[in-house]
Amino acid sequence: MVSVKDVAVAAGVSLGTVSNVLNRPDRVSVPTRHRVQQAMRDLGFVRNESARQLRVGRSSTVAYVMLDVSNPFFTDVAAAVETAAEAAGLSLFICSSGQSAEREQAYLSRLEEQRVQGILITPVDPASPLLADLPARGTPVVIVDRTGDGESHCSVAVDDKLGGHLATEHLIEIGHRQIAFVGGPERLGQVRDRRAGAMSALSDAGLGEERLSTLVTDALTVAEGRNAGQRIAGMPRASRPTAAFCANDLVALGLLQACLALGLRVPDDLAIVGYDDIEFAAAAAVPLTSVRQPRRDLGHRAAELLLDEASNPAHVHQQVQFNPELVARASTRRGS
Amino acid sequence: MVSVKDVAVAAGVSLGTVSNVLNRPDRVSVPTRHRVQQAMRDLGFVRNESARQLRVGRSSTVAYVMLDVSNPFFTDVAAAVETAAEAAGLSLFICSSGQSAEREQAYLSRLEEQRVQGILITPVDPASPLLADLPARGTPVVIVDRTGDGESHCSVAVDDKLGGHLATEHLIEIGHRQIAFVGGPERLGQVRDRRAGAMSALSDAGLGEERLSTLVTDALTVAEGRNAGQRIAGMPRASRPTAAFCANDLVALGLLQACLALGLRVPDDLAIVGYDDIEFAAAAAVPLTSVRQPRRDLGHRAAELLLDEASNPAHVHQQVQFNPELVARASTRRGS
DNA sequence: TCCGGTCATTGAAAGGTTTCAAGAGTCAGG
DNA sequence: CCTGACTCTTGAAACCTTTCAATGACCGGA
Repeated sequence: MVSVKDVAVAAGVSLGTVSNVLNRPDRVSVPTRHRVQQAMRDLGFVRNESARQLRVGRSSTVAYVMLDVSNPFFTDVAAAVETAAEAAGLSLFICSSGQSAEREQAYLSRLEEQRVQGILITPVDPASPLLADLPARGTPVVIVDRTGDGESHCSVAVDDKLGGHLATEHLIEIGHRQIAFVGGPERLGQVRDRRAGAMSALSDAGLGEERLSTLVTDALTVAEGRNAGQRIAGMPRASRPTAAFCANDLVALGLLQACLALGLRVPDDLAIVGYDDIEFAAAAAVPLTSVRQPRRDLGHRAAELLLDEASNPAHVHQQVQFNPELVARASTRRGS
Repeated sequence: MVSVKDVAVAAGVSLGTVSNVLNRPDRVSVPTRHRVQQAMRDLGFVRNESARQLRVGRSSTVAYVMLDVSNPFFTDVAAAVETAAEAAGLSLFICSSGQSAEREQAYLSRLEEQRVQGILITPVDPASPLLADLPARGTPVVIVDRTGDGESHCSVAVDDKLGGHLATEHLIEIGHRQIAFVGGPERLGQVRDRRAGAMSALSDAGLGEERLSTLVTDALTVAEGRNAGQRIAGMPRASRPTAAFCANDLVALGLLQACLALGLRVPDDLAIVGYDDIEFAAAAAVPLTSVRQPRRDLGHRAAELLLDEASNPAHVHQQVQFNPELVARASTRRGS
């Protein structure tokens, strides 16, 4: 493994000069610089980032720990973060916790040990003690798609209660009185808040809580959505809900698919509303009504806050909240 | 920032003992161990991974540089890699080149400087010189979803020519004689090979090359698929192809969506075949016929090869190739 | 009492880079 | 010919961890 020392010997200069070529090329005379650069090429020199980092104390990397790589919503957020990070000259490493708290924990430890400039995270468990400790020990953390406690982090979120409200209000407006909320596990804040929003829409409309039944899923995936679809299709017509509000689009798409396969008409037998408005929602068998979140803004703003916290000593934590928006499509259109 | 030295002082032991607690706890007597661990907790000690790596020479990280985070095909591959990496006690960092050769280059350099254990990559440009140099300088590289030159890398791929062949053969069998290939840019090997497979299916069926027209897209995205759909819908009926074979499912879904919106019936006016069989293909407005790739096998096998190369001195490069499989659905079913 | 053997701990060296004060060399001005 | 200013280069220290040979303490056996 070739080091600066080898390059220095080959180029007939001191080790300090090689470092200067690397970091402050203007301070080195042109012929020397060329000689050193040639030596680097000849020897196949690769700077050792560990040693560099050890010396300067920080890396030029940020990380985004996301809940689920398979959810296009999060990858779109990641793409926006990537763009912002690149503009700031940083590399973005994406880690997927796959909704596992242990894996999330493991990644956070690794990232802290690596002294990354900062961590963006959509947490499995926002109350994790490690998450709260990180900033105190010098690693900025920004919570994405969840509202933090405000003590130790910035956060960028979308109002999930409002989203749930919008979705349910829409269903009530078009006449539904028996609505199923489909999503889980309960431990996810997204799930709790969206359901709470649904409840509030009911009470605002003067309807009782019993109008909303809940189908708990094990995860927010297409497969779990299909499962839920089978459960709904299996219900006797009288007690079956006439509309379903799903905690995200993956679940909604699975639900839609299962319902159609089992002979339920959408929206006539069952209206469906999803959440996130991922790209595939509009292209579904029955184009899906969904609650759109400004995902690029989310990623972009989160990256901005992180970079500010990492570089600005006067940084003050902020809780940014965007508003979601209902996009009505065929899956809730009567008589389509 | 607290270091082992601080911990040593606090616990009243030497620095070497602290290190032993960290790395070989069995060599330290129980009371000492507890004392040191308590000191670590009290002081909030976080091991400095840079220093560690500098000393031991290698990191415990692998990376997957993928073409496009927004394509569910790649994220499914990534999830499989993640699982394999975790089982081997390694962390996986995902990087997205976003189909940009410069960004890919930048990530590769960073990763090499970080001395990652190895790199999995679905390259924008498999002929990149950097890619060929990495293994010679000590960073194993496995090419995913592309066949490498065999000199310096392992590779795990799916036979794209066969895939293209299967798709087109299917279209020919059900009677299509004017077929459009939709995909691009040409520089992507996936696009070239799938198109070549389509060509070979034509000639095997005794049909001339002129039966396959090509609609070049700027990228393999839903938006580009929609674009292509508008172009096709705008053609006079006589010269319009009766079937489209798309280079991936994103393009196919966009194409499908645009066609339906513009009044073309699928499959009656236009049959569509996609590629990858992503989860959303089956849930589309017209369930999509697609060429399925064994994506979990792909990711899993790639990770295996990488780990072998990283740890086994007797490692010998392999080019693994899987076979794709046609999944016929409504988008090519006559008279559905 | 001395010896050989365990077991636990220590101290120093090494790893590759960056930084910075200091040194060497050059040149113009007096 | 000397001085001061300037440019370029140097050498050593520092960053934090791991490793390993060596030390010290202790115990049982002779």
